[in-house]
Amino acid sequence: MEAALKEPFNREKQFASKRQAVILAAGQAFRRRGYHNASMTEIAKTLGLTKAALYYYVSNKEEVLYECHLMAYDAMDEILKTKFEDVSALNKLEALYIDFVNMLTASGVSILTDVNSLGAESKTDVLARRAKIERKIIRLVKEGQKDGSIRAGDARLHVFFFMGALNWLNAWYDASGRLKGQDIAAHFALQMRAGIAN
Amino acid sequence: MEAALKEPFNREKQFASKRQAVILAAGQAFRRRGYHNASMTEIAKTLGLTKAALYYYVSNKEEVLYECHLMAYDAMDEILKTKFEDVSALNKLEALYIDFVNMLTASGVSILTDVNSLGAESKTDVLARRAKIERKIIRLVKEGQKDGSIRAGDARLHVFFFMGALNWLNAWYDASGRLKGQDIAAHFALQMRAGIAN
DNA sequence: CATAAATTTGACTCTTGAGTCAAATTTATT
DNA sequence: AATAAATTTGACTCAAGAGTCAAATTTATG
Repeated sequence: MEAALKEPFNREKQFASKRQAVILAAGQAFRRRGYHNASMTEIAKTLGLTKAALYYYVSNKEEVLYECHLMAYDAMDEILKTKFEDVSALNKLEALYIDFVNMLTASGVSILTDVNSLGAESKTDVLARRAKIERKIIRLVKEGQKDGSIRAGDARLHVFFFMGALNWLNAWYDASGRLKGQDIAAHFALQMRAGIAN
Repeated sequence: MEAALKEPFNREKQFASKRQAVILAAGQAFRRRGYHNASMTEIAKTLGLTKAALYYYVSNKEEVLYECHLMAYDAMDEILKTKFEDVSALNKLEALYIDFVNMLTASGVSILTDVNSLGAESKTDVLARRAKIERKIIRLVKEGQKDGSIRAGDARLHVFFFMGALNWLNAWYDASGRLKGQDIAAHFALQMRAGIAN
């Protein structure tokens, strides 16, 4: 009974986790070399597989890119769920920003910028996800402008500025470099905060 | 005599300026759609030409990408030549940053991120140019830390943060949008400054 | 206007990498 | 071990887009 229930469940689970591995590996490759420069064959080799095997887990390359985007936005959404009590919006924002940087430097997940290689529907989808996150952060900034913790000014520009720094992180961060993720997080959070604090 | 000297010169000049137009148009396309998504045919159409005609001006697509990168770094180098007198490093930096944003929003030149689509030599070249500029700015930040205008901390991280914001600008800035380049420049400069001011 | 140089084009070729598929291999189950 | 399901592979096909080239067209010049 136990086996009868567990086995099929594990099968799916294993399939899903292998699929995730494929997407993560692809994401790394896309980040490092760019979507079009990273071939499926190359990604497969990374995993000790053959291109054809990849297609057992995913149906096409674009789908992989799409999932990479979603993975990043899922992670960010997760972070944005954090509940705070009795803190200024600025402090909330700082805490979230630290989490963002830590996530990006530690998880292997990265924010990809190539959204134009997606088909029309996925692209719309991904842009909507991004916009939703941006809106949440903009709302938080506006809240901070009301509670007096954040300097006045176009909230969208405030956000574009420090989110840009975050996106650019992916371009230069090297996990094997001498800069530790947590140090970057602390530094970036401070600079972000100082940039908009009242 | 006048004609004999002027005409051949103008010929070259015309050729060169058409070539520049090709590179600028390509740069716009690369920025908006990505290097690999923007086809030479498409770029040609933008200019009212045929793909084959483009190859009268450039020898291959990669060369165009290379020139786009150089164009951006040339523009930045130009800005970095500015001489200042009796100002804190922080003030210098702010002035330069304003110029950077104005250049990026007004000139049609953009900082492209796809460096992996370049051949090995061009890539090295472009990275060297970028590094040189970064080093100059890092030096300026260190100077500011000495003259007391800029907060202590890893100068490289200071720079990566606000240069990231700059690079990301290319991704979202739309010349036809309601945000005017100069307003962005003023806002970004303020936020950059506040982020690192002592 | 005739001629030459500069510019542009249509109609190609060639390469690369995505995606397929039937067959082989591995893994689990009875 | 036999069988079935899951996984992987080698050897393909196919499309898209870069790059070529001889010929056509445009522009400038004596």
